[in-house]
Amino acid sequence: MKHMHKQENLSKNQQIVLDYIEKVNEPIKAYSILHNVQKKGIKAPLQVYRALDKLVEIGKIHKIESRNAFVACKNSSCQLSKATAFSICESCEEVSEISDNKLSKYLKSFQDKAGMKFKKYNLEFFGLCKKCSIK
Amino acid sequence: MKHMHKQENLSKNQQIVLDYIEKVNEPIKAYSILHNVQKKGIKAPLQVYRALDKLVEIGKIHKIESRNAFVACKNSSCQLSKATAFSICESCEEVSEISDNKLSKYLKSFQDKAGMKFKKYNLEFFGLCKKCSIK
DNA sequence: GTGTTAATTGTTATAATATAACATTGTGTA
DNA sequence: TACACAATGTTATATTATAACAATTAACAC
Ligand SMILES: [Zn+2]
Ligand SMILES: [Zn+2]
Ligand SMILES: [Zn+2]
Ligand SMILES: [Zn+2]
Repeated sequence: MKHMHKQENLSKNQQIVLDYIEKVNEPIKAYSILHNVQKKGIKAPLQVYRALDKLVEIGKIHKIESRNAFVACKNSSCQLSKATAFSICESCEEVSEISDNKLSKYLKSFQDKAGMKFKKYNLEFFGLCKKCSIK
Repeated sequence: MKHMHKQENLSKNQQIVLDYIEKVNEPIKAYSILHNVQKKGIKAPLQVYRALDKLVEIGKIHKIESRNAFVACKNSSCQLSKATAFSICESCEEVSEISDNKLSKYLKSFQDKAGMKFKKYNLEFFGLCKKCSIK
């Protein structure tokens, strides 16, 4: 067990940012996070972006690429798999993480024609949520 | 033929931007497009972004969300379907559009548990292309 | 303890991406 | 002609993200 420099626990800033993202429980943007954690001592965008990078890397949060927003993971397996899927309502912007074994199994085993080796994927579905469909 | 305000042809700026994107034949960023079409008379970012919006809307190009880049469509059916999938090499950044009937059929018919009505999706796979795997 | 390494933080400045607002011009059709 | 709508031109600004560098902290080996 030599040079095992892999941290078990989150650092101070990482924990502050994660706590806030988990509290709001919906996709949130980096600068909005910044404004809301300034009372905790985080002053600069880079402090937020660095925490976000780490949290994404370890699977605690995900980036909704089409929205430039970040959301807490609801799916324990993401910390390992890096396989993410979301449904996004184009009307109310509600986002939910899809957890579907069949879907993830299918996509993890997908082979493209060019013989590429996939390590991860991100899938975003767009449409209307139930509430917005009725209106 | 009444009130048929749906244009058949691209406008001048839209055509300039599309021509350039098709010529480079790889994902390219908005400001890079701007620099390269200034000789054609396009001077401001907004002129590029407006053309890009339209071209994405009609399926002539796609946005690679994780890269903030735009690429010409290689798949005639995208003008209708809005169902896109890409493979992205994390080493050389090569991007190719996946055209796989089984995959698109599977995803188009996917139903999430919340009963959302999907109109489109975007899927991005990440990994190493054949060339970069060898190295 | 000391020394070593990597991770994290703090800070200022700047780069890169994208949109707001408003006036004007072009295009198809009644 | 007049109308509706799409597209353009222009300036300014908003939003998202990173570069560069110095300082501090945490984990481990010896
Ligand atoms: Zn997750
Ligand atoms: Zn909705
Ligand atoms: Zn396409
Ligand atoms: Zn490659």
